[in-house]
Amino acid sequence: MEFSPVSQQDLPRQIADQIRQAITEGSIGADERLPTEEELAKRFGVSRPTIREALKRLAAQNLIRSKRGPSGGTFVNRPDLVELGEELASSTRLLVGLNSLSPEEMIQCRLEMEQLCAGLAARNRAEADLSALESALAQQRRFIDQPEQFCRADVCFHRALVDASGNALLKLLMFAVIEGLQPVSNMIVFRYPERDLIISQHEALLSAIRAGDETAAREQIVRQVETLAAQMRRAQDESRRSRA
Amino acid sequence: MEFSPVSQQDLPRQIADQIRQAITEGSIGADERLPTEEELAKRFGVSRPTIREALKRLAAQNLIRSKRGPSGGTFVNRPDLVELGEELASSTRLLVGLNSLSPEEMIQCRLEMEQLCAGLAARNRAEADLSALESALAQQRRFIDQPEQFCRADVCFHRALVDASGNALLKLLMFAVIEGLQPVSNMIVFRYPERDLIISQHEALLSAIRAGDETAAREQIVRQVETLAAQMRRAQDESRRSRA
DNA sequence: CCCCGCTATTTGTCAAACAAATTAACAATA
DNA sequence: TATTGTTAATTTGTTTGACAAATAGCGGGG
Repeated sequence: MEFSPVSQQDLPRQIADQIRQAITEGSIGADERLPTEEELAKRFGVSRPTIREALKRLAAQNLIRSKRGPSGGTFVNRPDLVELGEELASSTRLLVGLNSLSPEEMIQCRLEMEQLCAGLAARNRAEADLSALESALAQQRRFIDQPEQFCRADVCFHRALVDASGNALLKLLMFAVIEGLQPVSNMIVFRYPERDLIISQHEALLSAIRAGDETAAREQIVRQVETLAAQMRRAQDESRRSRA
Repeated sequence: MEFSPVSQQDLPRQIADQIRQAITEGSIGADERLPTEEELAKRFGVSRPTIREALKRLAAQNLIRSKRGPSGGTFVNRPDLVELGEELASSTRLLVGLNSLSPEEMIQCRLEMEQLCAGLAARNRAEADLSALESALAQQRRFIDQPEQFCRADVCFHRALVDASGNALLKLLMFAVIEGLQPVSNMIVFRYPERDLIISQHEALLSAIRAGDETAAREQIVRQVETLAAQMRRAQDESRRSRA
């Protein structure tokens, strides 16, 4: 493992970029240990706090983790799709919070992508997928009067749908669409009592998927997302009215 | 801006999480200045290097930037969709590099999502979108004998298609699918000389979008992605054969 | 008005020291 | 022999203090 001397500008960033490059290239594999902080400081010709700042950059990107003790050190993280997905969901919420992304765009994207997932799920689903969907639906029925738990089960249902698509990259990207939209859908579930409608829509979707009926599955998604969009518009109108 | 005292475990991470939360909630707006490192150290009851380590975490996520001098300090970054997208593409390539994601899954995802984008582009495109597509296509024609530039123009064409969909979240997510697949598609462009086929496929797609013909646009995507998939299988077979 | 030098401010980096967590090795005991 | 307890060594985690680098603003001179 060879690192080149670094120039005088933003040392931690440059060091982090070099280490990141080595990881991305596979020069250091997942779960492998990097040299000690002291050794890295020697190799890069900088101080140990500078190395630590660089390592914090990498830690923030979940590329490494650290541990104390004689068998401790800094280790390369095995990339975790769920972690990356949660980061993506968080970034999406940030974009919404800072008005770089509108709720309408998110809904449109959800309408399109969830149809896609439903179609793939109807085509590809296994028995375990159906069980997961049923289980999430049962939780929704159970918690119909407890909004917080209902929301959680709702996300589980949609997550199970995405998992049933059988495509790992879609699983990742749908974090933006499902978990990223969670604050909005939570707000709606707390505000409006039509949870039985949500449940019956999910039941119809589950039936279509069980039957392998791609067209019906897609149609059910259109219905659900249109319901969600209508509720969201209603909430926005009410907010505007209470502010005028 | 209130921060609570932090417990004794992984201080920089906890501090970074609190600041990130304040940013996501909008308590600190884009381009606003955070307190000085010295002031933050006082408020959190920790040392300045610990604050610096926390800030490096936030910098790694492009949430903040720093500047020296009397009007310097730490500023909240305006979230940039392209930066987030490039990060997503990079994470996707890492997943592929470490075999957590297969090229086949990426191709499947591309087939589905690019059809979606083509459909939306046919419906939503503006004159500027058509110009961008034409321009990218002209670059591809120009560089048909220069693989590197051809690849760059190819990505520009696909990027223009995604932009023509008019949905910001899709723009973000498609970084995983277009730019994330770039090493693979570059390899194919370098290896196989059927660049004129790619160009004619892009021409047919552009015509369909100009005509607002959603069905034809989707069909063109199916053709293109199937060509890409076939070339990829060919490359894998050749690799396997040269290893046996 | 423009240019230059100086000062103050803030981040960037380094050095040194000590604390905290952890593992491995060794000793004692049953 | 197996188990438990203790100690030393190792690595990361945090603090203190000092100085360097970059920068903006202000004042003075041409």
